[in-house]
Formats: sequence, structure tokens, C-alpha cells
Amino acid sequence: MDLQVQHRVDEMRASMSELGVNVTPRRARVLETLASTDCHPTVNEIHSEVRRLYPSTSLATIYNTIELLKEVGQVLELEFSGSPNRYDGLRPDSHPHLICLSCRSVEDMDMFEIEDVSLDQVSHASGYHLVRQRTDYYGICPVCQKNDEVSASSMYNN
Amino acid sequence: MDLQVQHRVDEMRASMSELGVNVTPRRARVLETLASTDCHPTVNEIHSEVRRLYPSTSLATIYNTIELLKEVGQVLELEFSGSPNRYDGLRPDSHPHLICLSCRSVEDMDMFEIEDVSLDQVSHASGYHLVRQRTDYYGICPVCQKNDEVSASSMYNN
DNA sequence: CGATGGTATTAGAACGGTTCTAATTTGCTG
DNA sequence: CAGCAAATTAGAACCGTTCTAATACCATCG
Repeated sequence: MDLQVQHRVDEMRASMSELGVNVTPRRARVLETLASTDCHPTVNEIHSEVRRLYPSTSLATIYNTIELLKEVGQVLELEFSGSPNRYDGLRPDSHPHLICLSCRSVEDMDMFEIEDVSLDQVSHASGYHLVRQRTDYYGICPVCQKNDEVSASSMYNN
Repeated sequence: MDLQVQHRVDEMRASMSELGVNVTPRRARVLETLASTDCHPTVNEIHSEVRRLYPSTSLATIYNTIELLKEVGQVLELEFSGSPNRYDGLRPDSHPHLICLSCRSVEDMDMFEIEDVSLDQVSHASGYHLVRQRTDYYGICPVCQKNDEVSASSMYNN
């Protein structure tokens, strides 16, 4: 396993242990899956991955493990109402994402430094005790733009 | 009806008419409800409001009307995975919100000028064709902070 | 060893918001 | 008044998530 991934898994493990729960083999696979990809997997995708090693694993175990990770702030949950939630185990802190309306891909948006208004600033101005923020940019990713061109031109053949 | 509200309703009406659909009395009530409040109502809340005048109105009519408004860009939909979507008919453009994790209130966040990175900037840097963005700040609103203090101190009495 | 108790796990039911479907109503237009 | 298209309704279907009750696992202790 990649050293970076290993390191990230160890961090997550440590947080879970502090919480007093066991990092069982299935749970470990959830952590590894989350630490191995930057494509923001769904619960189902994680489930499939874990099942490759432990075929009897139920969905509930994935939900349960993610719940624990959320409690210790080791995974970022991106909620969507019309499609399954996506999870970021590599960077559990609030950070902006690019979301493709066509293929539903979710990418970190770190092309350049964003100076988002800080939580502190907004907390102060609004009187809220803010704990996190979420910023998403919605559009069509470069790959889908390409595909749309193709399918648009091939429309003449239908 | 407030002049501001009336004006906003007229705008929405106009957009719907351009689309070629009738603005029926029920639909008009949906528009009026959306234009009359800045509290970002749920579909159920709008439904209740419309039913006060037209008691037989079904939920589907609300969903259907909102769908039309979305098509013409006259309502902003804020999706949540664990709780019902909220709708902003006063400002259908992308703008940031403050969301209370305790009472689920949703407020526009316009205490001060935000210089959010513009869609154009991000589009250019990322290669996406971006069409909208969403920024939410999550925390505890001033009212709930107050209530929490009270309930915290009253804990001694239980 | 075998019993005990707590944690982890499973399968499937329940839930809730949204979408879909088929039937009915409404309101023009000829 | 007949015919037609759009609007509306009630309720089913859908689907991701959460809950529940039963079972499996595993360390510890007698």
C-alpha cells in the first residue's frame, strides 16, 4: 500500500481507537478504500470494495463505520438529495468541490488558492457559532463537454 | 399584497408565461407564497399555505410548479439529503446561506459583501462549464445558542 | 475448556422526501 | 355541446438512509 495512503489510514485508525471502538478488518477496509481514492465514493461503491475481501459484509457496516468516522471528524460527507452522498476521507476538512451535472463526478477544487471568507469572519458578522462550510461549483466537466460534442454531432445520424 | 412581493410575483409569472404554461390560481399561490417569505420554505410548508385557499391541492401540484420555476430559473433549490429541500423564490441566483444545525433555519447570508471567487474565474481555471455555485455555512444560530444556554442551566433541575 | 457479556455484524423492515403514473377534472375552442 | 389539451389528483413506486432484532464473534473469567 502507498505510504501516503498508509499514513492516512493510520490517522483514521488512531481517531477511532481514541473513541474506544475496535478497528475490525471490515472497518479497516472502509478506511483503506476512503484513503485510496480522490473520487469521493458513495456508500455503495465502498460496500462493493469491502465485499471484494469480505463478501458477507452488509451495507449497515459501511454506514456504521462512516458514522464513526464522522464523529471523530475523519471523513467529509457531501450530501445530495437526489443522488447518494459522497465521502472524502483524504481531506476531511471543509473545502470546495467541482461537481459535474452530467456524469456526477466530484472533484476537489484546488486549482488555485481560494480565499474563502473565513468561518471566523462569518461567525462574527452573523452571530452564528459556525462549525463548517460547504462550497460546490456545479457544471459540466471537460470530459462530458467532449462527449456532448460527439453526441451532438452524431445526432444527425439518428 | 406588498408591492415588492407583487413585483416579484409578476416576474415569476412572466417567466412561466414565456414558457407557455398557464399560471393557474394554485400555481399563483405557490408563487405568492415563495415571494412572501425569506424563510426558505419546504414543499410541505408551501403545500399547507396553498391549501388554505384551495384545500384540495395535492402535493404533486407544488412539486410540479416548482419544477417549472426551476426550468425558468425563478427559484433557487437548496437540496438536503436528510431533510426536505428548501426554496428561495426571492433571490433565485446563487448566494450563500447560513444554516442552523439545531433548528434547521436557513437564512440568506448577506451581512457583508462577499467577494466569492466568481464562476468565470473557476470555470476558466478548472475547464468546467459552470452554471451555478452553492455556499452554505453550518452552525448554531443566535436563537438556538440562547436556548441551549437555558436548557444547559436547567439541566441541574432534572 | 466452557460459560458470560459486550461489541460487531447481518438481513431486512421502516422511513421519508421525491418522482412517477394513470385516471379525472378543468377550461378553451370550434 | 363535443372534443382536446393542459392541469390536477391520489396514491403507488422509488431509493438512499436509518432502525431493529437476531446472530456471530471474541476476549475474559471461572
